[in-house]
Amino acid sequence: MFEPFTLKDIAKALGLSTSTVSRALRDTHEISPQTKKIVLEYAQKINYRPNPIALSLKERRSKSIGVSLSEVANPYFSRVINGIESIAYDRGYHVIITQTHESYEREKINIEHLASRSVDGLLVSLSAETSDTSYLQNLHQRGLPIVFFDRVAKEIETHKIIANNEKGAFEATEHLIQQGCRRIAHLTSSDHLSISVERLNGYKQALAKYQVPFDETYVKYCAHGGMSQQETEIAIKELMNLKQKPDGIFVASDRLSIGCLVVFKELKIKVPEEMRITGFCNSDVLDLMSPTLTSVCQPAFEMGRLATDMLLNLIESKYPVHDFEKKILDTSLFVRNN
Amino acid sequence: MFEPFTLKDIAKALGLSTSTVSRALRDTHEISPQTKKIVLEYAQKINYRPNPIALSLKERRSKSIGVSLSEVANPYFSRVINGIESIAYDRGYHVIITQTHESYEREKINIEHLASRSVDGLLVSLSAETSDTSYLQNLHQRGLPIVFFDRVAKEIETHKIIANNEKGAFEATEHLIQQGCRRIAHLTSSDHLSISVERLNGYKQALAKYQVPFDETYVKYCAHGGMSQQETEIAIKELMNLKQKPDGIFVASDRLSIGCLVVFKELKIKVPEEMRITGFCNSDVLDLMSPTLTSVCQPAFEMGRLATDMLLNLIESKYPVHDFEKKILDTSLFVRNN
DNA sequence: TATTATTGCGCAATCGTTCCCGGGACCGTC
DNA sequence: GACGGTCCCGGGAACGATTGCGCAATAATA
Repeated sequence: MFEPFTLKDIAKALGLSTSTVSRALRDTHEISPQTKKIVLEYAQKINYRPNPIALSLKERRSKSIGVSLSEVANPYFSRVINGIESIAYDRGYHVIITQTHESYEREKINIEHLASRSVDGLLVSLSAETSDTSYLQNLHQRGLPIVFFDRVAKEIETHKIIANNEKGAFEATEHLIQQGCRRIAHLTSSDHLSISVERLNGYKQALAKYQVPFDETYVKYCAHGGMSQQETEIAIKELMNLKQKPDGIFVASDRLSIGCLVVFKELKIKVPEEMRITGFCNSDVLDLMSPTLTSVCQPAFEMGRLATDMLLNLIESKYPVHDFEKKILDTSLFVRNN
Repeated sequence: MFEPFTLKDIAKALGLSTSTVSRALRDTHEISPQTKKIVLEYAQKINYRPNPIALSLKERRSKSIGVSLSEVANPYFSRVINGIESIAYDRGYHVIITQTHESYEREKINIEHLASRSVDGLLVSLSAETSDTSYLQNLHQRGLPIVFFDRVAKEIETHKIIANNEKGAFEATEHLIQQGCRRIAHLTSSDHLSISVERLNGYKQALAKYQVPFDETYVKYCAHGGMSQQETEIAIKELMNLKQKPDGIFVASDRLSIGCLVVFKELKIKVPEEMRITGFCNSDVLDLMSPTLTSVCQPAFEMGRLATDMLLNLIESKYPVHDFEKKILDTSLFVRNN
């Protein structure tokens, strides 16, 4: 059906050998200018493109990188993707995106699929469900370059790039305190996610600074990162059934914030009058939401760019790299009218 | 660095030929059960995976499909992607997603890149800028299976799958009329986009039905589909500078609706008191927006599934297909409190 | 004129896999 | 004992591209 032209086609048409054609196209010095001209013009005419699959086989690399993240619909991740693409395309790499939808099973399948598809490297942000990363360690030990972003695996030694979640969480919590909240709950994702740990730390630190006692029952985890609204609903209702209801919530993610607002709307609890909320966000629609939320903004695009740059450097490095770095990008608190 | 095992490795280790190993793994009848057992066990042990690149070269197909759409951050498209993946993975295909960001140039580069990467087929929703589809026609004529979804090219004969934009637009406009609006503007994307034409038609039909005169100056096009907020702002301000200001706007897309709301917020024009808006939407955050918008919902996930199914059937068809269909999926009007 | 560089190009191997073909080993039959 | 037929298995070409090597023909030099 769809049969692109090959070197052989050109060679046959011009009465040359494939090697000559190949060399002519690559502009080697050992081909005469006339021959080059003839070949180039003909190749131009039929719009010849070298078969990248044959090239991959020969060069043993595919010039493509795999990305695993929870879901592209998340504005944070779609910005990261834009950052990734901006670098990858410039350096001649393809980007293959896979979504885990916060499922460990999907993540494993996707990533092993990517590896067997001979991607040259991997950009990974772990799913909320993932606690066992042995399959990733396996790939990594066998030499597949991997760079983690956002949600990293502490047990795997490679480049990592994260936002300053601690500082962000600290500021968000501090903001609630400064607004007068004293019973501040924390709604977050799965407890084994690196970002959850970091944000919890920031939250605790802010409480400590203002001598607000830390209360374990005020921290609610959503193992699926709010993928099911039910999960969020249960967590919020548990919080609201406490004797000492919280008067503020620091929510650790975009998706959870939205779910949260939906629940409060159902419960007819007014935000921010009866309940103050701050979150981590990246939505451009957030300004339009009612109520608007004060939130921590992450440099998503920049994270994508940096992670990709690091990965491609790993891939293209001539010698095995053992010196890995962990970059922490600053967040900024976006104070809105509550 | 990362060197997976090959048939040759197995063959050498077991003292067999590669052909025997290959056949044993594919369970051919002409290999003895013992040999098969030995080979299979060894392959299992070293976790052998056939090199998909070598396979692609041999089979001359990559078991992957390319997708071109404006941007994954758009909730409509991210739902479509989920639909696409749900089918593709089941049938053993990879999905490579590219974003045009509504740019013709990017679209052309991406798609030609995909084609040269030997994708087996293409799922395309045109960018807002695209008016010349000759490069697509080229690929299509050379036998590359293509299925259009959402924004289709009328000049290319292949499967197409769209939402019932006319009906949707009709209902959205009718809703405005029923709410009492009489000077209804229409804010839409690029004028050569199929969806724009279809939605404009629906808009006109609704006006006609209720004997509201159609006024050309009430229709504003945004060539970049609202990718730049400036574009939206200019359009809205032009509308608001008319002697007869509109009292309602039917907005043709998600992104434009959001941009629209931002502008009205700036202009301190109250929605829906001073200006009623209905839109096309797919955001799950839309329920939380203030004001909430009555909007037309498209079956995005289903469109992705259907389009992919059709594409894979094209790809796997033994004979050239000349009988193409155009599927139109129903939309539904989601009436919210305005 | 004879020998050596230089130029310009083709042959063939390679990447990992599949598959056509061919060829031994073994059995049964005449 | 010779021959035909299975049964198993290996050799080698092919997919499309790159590249080291070799080899003509020409040019330069002794």
